[in-house]
Amino acid sequence: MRRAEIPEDATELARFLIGRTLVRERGRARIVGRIVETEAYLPHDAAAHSFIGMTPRNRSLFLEHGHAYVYFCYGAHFMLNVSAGPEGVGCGVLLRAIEPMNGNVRPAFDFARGPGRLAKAFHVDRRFDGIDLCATGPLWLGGALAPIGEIGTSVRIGISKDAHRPLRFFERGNPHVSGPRRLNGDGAKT
DNA sequence: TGCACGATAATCT
DNA sequence: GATTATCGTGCAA
Repeated sequence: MRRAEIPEDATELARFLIGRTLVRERGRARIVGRIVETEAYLPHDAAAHSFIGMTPRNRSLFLEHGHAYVYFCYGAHFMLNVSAGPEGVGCGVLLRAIEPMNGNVRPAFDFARGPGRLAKAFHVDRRFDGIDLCATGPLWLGGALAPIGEIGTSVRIGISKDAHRPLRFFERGNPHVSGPRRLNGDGAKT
């Protein structure tokens, strides 16, 4: 996907990425999946890592939109984000769940359900921090390969500050979406 | 230099 | 549903 095609605004980008694909080239192997759940982290958002200003850890969030921000959390998991906003503005989109699209084998339903499993399933670690997801390489964003269903919204998961804002987006009814059922039901607005 | 804690997930009951 | 494994980061001292 060309950078010019994707929204710069974090909230718009989070919504836009639902249904698009993430591709991981790994030698001869290729892992492809549809993004089905995202969360937006805005500039000046107390729940965002960029809130405290630019540091060595979060500097990738300040890159031009379409770059990867990968960080390590809870001593065990990597999280993959797509940076948003123009260069110098710290905001981004956390990729929370992906529906596997690899043809032949059918991976487990929870293959990439949840941000930690997602990074693991796509073999993403800190080495991918800062790479351009709009360029050809080991990890990149592709267009939608299938029709995109209705998009639901809810509050974000696992945060304590600014926890009420509806900045989580997901494809409604998709079993590969993570999170408690109450957030994914019909009550959630489109 | 120390230390509290986090945008979780596996493993229990 | 509760517990806990596990470690880098940021801030205080």
